[in-house]
Amino acid sequence: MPKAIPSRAEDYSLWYNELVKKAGLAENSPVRGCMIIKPYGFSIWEKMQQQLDIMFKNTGHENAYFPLFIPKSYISKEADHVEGFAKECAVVTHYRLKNDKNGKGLVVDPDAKLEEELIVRPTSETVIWDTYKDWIQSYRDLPLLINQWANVVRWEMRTRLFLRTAEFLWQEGHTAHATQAEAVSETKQMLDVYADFAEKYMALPVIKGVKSESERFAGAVDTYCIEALMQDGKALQAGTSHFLGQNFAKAFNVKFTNKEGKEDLVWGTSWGVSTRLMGALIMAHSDDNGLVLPPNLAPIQVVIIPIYKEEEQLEEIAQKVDKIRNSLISKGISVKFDCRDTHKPGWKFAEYELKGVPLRIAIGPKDLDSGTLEIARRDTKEKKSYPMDGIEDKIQSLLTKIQSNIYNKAQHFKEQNTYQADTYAEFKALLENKGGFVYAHWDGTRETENKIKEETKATIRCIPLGGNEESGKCMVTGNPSTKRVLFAKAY
RNA sequence: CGGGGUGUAGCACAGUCCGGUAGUGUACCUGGUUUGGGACCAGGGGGUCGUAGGUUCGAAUCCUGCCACCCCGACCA
Repeated sequence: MPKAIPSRAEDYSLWYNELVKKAGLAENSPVRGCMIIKPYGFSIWEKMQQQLDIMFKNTGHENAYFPLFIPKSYISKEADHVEGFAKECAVVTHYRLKNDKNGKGLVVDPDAKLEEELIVRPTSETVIWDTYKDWIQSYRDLPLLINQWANVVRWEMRTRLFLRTAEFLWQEGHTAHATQAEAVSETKQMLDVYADFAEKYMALPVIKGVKSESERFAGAVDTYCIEALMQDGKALQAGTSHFLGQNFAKAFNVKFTNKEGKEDLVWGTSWGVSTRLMGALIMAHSDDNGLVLPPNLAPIQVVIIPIYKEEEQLEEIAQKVDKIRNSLISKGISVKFDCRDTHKPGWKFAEYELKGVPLRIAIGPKDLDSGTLEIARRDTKEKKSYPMDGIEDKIQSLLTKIQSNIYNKAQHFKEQNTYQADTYAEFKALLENKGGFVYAHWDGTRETENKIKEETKATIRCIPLGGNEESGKCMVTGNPSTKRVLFAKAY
């Protein structure tokens, strides 16, 4: 049997790239740093979108859409924001092409230069806050709770399918509030929504925390994040939620009249997750045989493969399958009956394994005789025969089991790869030999953080939320610290 | 963007050093036998050798620029 993808042990990063391509998720495009998301990959993203969208609406948000292009002057209105994004912006300077007189083909028409250049949005705070200025006059207009599903462009130096691409798909929530407390609570609420989504749907355990000053979003007062651990021991930031304070309100002059009749600046938040979640999903669960998808996000939850010799046999199988399929569909389970006669069963087994379909059912002559069928689990590779009667309930309970098994496995891996370091030497040794999450004391300064980053390549992933107060000494400087922070090498 | 590597059929590669009619495996098409873990036999189609120039009677092969991808850095969600 030809091996479809290299193993994780051989070359983790090659494994990832090959898996993404061979499983039909995405491929590189003719445009530098941009990917083509293929139908199977996109259908997983759609499942993520659908669920997140429900969760956003349930927390009172509405969808809207703002322009792809942002006038250059907008970007520079918030000082930190410009600094953060200026280096990676794509810029539109002209609006017309023409045929060159000297036969050089299509050229940019120099007469069609834009008065003001347009930036292809790297994120939409500026254009959205410029709009909010007109939408908000009174406390009665608040809170304003908006989300947008969009593509953004950040001109990255080094790109990788899903993990870092020049163009990526995401959602960005942008909310405006009358009080600081309300904005902070919105920021935290959305962080919880992300953590819930990651754990319940992606089967991905995450750590919630707040970023250190140097890792903060450009223009935010506080950046909250969820951090997940990948199988190679590196951390991946899976979502961020920013408390913007009044920074953008100041920059775009967004004021409202409060209940007391006084004018005040609006408080803001923004929050987002991107197609990077696809990368997290792939790297967290998959194995050397291919993808392993949590049932809650699998586009196909059950695939049924007939095994037959003659047409009549297939017909007989198809009749049985039809019944099972209909009742599964009525339970909300997605089923594919792959009765193509252009591929052999063995080929199909390997194919759906590569694509991470949680349950595979094989049904052939043996089963017709005995009234059974064979179910194979993708997560454990376990194969077992079950009576055909009442199989729908069995399938439903297996899907639930798989979902929690995948989560538990990831949770166990995270626990096994989470350490505490008390000295800098210990810290370095852990990162060198094992990777993973390392909790250690830090004195809270940017200098120490930078020194650690330079010397070990590890960064502070977050200062974890929750009451794990513990007085100690910074492992580098020995200065006092009140709590351990989370370090890791990161994507 | 700096260092290293690689671009030859859909995919994986050989051929490049030493210039002389573009190959192998797989995938694809046709026919037959097969079908409970990526089938077998026979026949067939497909490549301006990443791209743009240059050297040469002649370039996949030598020289130069550019582009893309991979690994290691810097940057980053």
